Amino acid sequence: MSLKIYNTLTREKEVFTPINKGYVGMYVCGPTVYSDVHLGNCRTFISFDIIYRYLKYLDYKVRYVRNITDAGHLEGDRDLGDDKFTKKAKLENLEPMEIVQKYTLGFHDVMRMLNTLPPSIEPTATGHITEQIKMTEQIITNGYAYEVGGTVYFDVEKYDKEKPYGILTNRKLEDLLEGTRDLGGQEEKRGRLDFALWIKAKPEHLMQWPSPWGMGFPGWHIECSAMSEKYLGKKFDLHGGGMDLAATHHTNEIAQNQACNNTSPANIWMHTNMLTVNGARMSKSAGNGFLPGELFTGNHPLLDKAYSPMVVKFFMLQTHYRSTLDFSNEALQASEKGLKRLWEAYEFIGKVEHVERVENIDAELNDKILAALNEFDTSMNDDFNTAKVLANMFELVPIINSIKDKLIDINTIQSSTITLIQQKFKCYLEDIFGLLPINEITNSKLNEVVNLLIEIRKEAKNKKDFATSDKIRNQLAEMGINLKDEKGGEMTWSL
RNA sequence: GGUCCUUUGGCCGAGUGGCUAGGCAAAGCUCUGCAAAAGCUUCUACAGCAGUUCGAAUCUGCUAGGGACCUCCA
Repeated sequence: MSLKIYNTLTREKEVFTPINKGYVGMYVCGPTVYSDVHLGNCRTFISFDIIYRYLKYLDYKVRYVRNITDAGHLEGDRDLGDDKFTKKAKLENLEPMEIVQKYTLGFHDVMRMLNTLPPSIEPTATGHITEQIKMTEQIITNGYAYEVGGTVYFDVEKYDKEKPYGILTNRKLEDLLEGTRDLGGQEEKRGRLDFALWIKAKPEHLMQWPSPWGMGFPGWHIECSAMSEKYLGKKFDLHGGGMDLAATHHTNEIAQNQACNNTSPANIWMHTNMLTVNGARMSKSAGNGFLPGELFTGNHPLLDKAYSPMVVKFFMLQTHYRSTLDFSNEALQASEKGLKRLWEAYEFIGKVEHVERVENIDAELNDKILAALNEFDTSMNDDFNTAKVLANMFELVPIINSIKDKLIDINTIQSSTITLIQQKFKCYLEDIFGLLPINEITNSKLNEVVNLLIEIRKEAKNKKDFATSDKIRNQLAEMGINLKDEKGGEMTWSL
């Protein structure tokens, strides 16, 4: 059973074979830190976090590189004026690096709340100006770029004569040329598809560096080419990012690497699909972006309530990463309830006591459980189908709950099967999906107090003093603590 | 205009040509002092039309919605 990954380049699922046995090099285009990341950005990083974790689960040694774009990202190829950081800085009277610092920290906070692992290397564009200049020089030397007045352009039409430029998104150059609008202010470019590798800076520009072409700053696409080569080599296994990056950013990356090194950088290109709101893509420019903070606090006009980071993550995991996912209050609510039920079953089965028996084993039930557990890996190996893994988990939830309610005798299930449920659930929920308990009770005093109240309530119930027992339960409920009478007289509670 | 993708039950969503995914909601029942959970049962959907096939949600064509990219964006 081997891992299959959908490759945008070939438009089909391919059996994954790493370049170096046992090792995986993975590059993911990270955030541009001039504003808060929204939930759509988070979706991509969550998807690749799970891919990273699963590759590690498969015992690969993974070097996961995800960049921080903190320089040179233009408003548009036509806009040769301020870069994004300078623009925002003037607006807020801050140093560009102050902006970068603020939003980088914010990004990391969000990633931590969503319990994603940090990448192996998180390089910044500003930290790799030299590498980008070197690469630009090499591309000029190889004849695929030209300088005009301090700005260096990539010659797309020349490149396309030798290698198909639109290979990633299956576009022909003629079609691209036809579709390109007539952009003003770029008469100096030779071809209308040419893009900047290096951009001349105006004197008042706050972010600029010396180069062979004068003071300037790097074009957007060159940073990923330079940094992926530096940390993963000229050829590596996986390159990922949002689907919106495929047609421009990744297409240009491939062209740059080909022009510089005569090789396409990655074997497999992976693209995560968009998070939508009312069917339209969530994006910074459209202004329909949800900020993670708004979701975690419920402070947003479209939200009825707050949702925990884990609910958001679970919500995303119920959809395949290559499908669009529509964001709505109702869908989040469904996820919240589903996750709660799943997690409670997980917590119960993790603690249940079981001993090895050989008699009275329900073979059919055992087989059913084992089949569902085996599906986990099969689903993940099929292009990381997290939704299917969760569906299989949910098939086991009624069985687990029936054991809890003594509707199923635990002794009819083999001890080894129970152990396997425990292992697989822990492995998938915590290690691969990176989910955490929603309500972690950290205050031990609170725990003691509630347990005391539970004792009093049990006594009251035994005396049929339902007035007292109901009072305890109702008053606690008002404080947000829910008591549950379990079968057999036990009581549990949750926040 | 060009290049693609997509359309699944009340809602969200997975689907390898044959075996009713799953979640949420709803209804009924069981359990229960009550409540909440939980369990069981019910709701058998694949935009439309035509075709290929013994057999199509799945493949092909056409039609109609929706969306993305082609311009900064995960």
